[in-house]
Amino acid sequence: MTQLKIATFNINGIRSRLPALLEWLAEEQPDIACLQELKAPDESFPVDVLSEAGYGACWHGQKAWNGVAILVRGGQPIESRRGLPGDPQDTHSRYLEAAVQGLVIGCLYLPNGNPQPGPKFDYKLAWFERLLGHAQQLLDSGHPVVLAGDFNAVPTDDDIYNPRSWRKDALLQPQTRACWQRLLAQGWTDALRTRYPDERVYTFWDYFRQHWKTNSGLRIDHLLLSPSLVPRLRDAGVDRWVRDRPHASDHAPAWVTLETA
DNA sequence: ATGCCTAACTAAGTTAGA
Repeated sequence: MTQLKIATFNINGIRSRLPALLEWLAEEQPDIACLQELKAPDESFPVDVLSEAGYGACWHGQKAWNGVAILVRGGQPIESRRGLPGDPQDTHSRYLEAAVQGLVIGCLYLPNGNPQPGPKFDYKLAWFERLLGHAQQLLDSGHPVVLAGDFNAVPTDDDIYNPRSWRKDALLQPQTRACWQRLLAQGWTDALRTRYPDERVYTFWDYFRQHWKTNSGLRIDHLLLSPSLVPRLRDAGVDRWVRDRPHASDHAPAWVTLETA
């Protein structure tokens, strides 16, 4: 049975993490990889190196911060959208969408929102509202869609090692979680939680206080499936070994495998 | 209440991440 492996990975700097990215691509061979936090302008995107590694790409970078990309193994993503609708003033590179092998892939990097309350948290919630609007449009289109990325949202207290010291963090706020729940209520399926209904699953461990060594993680990188894809979900997981490498990103790749139609 | 650690930008100190 042929399967498609779709991954999302906040690489935290594509230039400083390029060896790690190439190692992961070679080892896990995702068919589609959504990347966040490129932290590089468009002209610095390593398109040639990735091509040599067998991946076609589309990307939307910016200087120093943010930046998203979609990689396709042995193919080329057909870019269908860059940036969410609803705010022409928004200059952050946080959303990229492409058609790949009959799927629509939305790659997103939702604002962190700290400190809260404040303008950054307001921006996070406004961005989430725009995502909700666009996500509904995608569902209405009837296409099979995967929304993958760093949502900067810890859905429940079961998605964090210990919520106590994070209570005031933007990632755990009731408003953030309410937006997440509204997304699920539209009809999206949280693939990782569906695959592991009762287990602790983390995708991020910060650099502080030996949080990786002690497995003090958060689940904030998510893959959402539109309804028609749910019966095709075969497996999901986190490539934790990537987080254990020297000079690793603070995130590990999360992935799903889908049965091909 | 804040720093812890790490990278980008830029040139030693700030900003941002989550």
